[in-house]
Amino acid sequence: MSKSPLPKPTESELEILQVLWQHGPSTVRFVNDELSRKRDVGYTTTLKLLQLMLDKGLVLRDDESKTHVYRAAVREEETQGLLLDKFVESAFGGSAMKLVMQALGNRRTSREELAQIRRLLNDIEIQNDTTPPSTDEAP
Amino acid sequence: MSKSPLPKPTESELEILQVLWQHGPSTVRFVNDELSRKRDVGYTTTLKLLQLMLDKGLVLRDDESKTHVYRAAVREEETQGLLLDKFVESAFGGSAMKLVMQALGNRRTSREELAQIRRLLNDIEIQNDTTPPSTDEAP
DNA sequence: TTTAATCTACGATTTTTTTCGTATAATATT
DNA sequence: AATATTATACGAAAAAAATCGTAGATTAAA
Repeated sequence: MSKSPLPKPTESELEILQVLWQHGPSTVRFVNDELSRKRDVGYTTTLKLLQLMLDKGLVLRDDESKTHVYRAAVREEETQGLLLDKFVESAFGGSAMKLVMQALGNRRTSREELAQIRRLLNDIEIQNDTTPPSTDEAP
Repeated sequence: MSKSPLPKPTESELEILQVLWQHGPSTVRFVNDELSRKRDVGYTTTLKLLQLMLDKGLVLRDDESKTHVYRAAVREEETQGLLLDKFVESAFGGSAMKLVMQALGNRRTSREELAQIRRLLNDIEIQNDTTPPSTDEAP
């Protein structure tokens, strides 16, 4: 039994994943058009990226029809979690708390969002009470 | 009046900044020893990095004595904020909320930390009530 | 004072990531 | 059918980041 050694997507690959997550399966053309809305990218650049991502297993493709259709092979939350871990580690010295405080403190957060977080906090506390402190380690 | 066009530190540079933030002004030797605790790095590699960072203005150095002493030229919170912005943008499509939810949801958070966040939320709400929706712009 | 140890400077290489040009095939247009 | 358009494949260059070796200077030790 081997867990997927999911490769961490690079900056550009992430941009592409964003597109695929948001719009679902897409052609190279579409992805490229989307990317082009933000910055300047050549068509073949996007194509190449997608091909590399295919090798890495970050995307899948349907090449039934002539124009291939790519779709994300990794789930959004999962990937974000992975990246978040790395980020917390490298930028915040491992303290997720610091990160959250920064994220909340340094930007405008709507009343609704705040409420949402409170709800989450409640859920977590309940969890904490129900499930005693566990030191998770492999057998 | 020009704000510092602070360059975004790279992954390795960040590691070094962590050391400097945590331990204060340090020699190359010390920084390298610290880095070596986690992974394998050559002395001259660290030296070179610090020199590059000096050029970029990420660190300052005191070369009074023979062995130079480097110190961070950028503040921790400031830099983290900068990186956070980029990260939220690239990994979470701009939604800081998603990030916070992930960060809180996907890891063990102590009661104390939760309380800390609640306190922060309160502060923010008070701010929100006191200061009506503002489009922040310079006068 | 010789020898050994420790530093900095710096060019150059390696690795990783991004970007692009060109060949070629398939499809659409005239 | 001939021509233009739009695709993919793929090598390879360009750019960015990280790593290292070596020379020469300075200090410490013997």
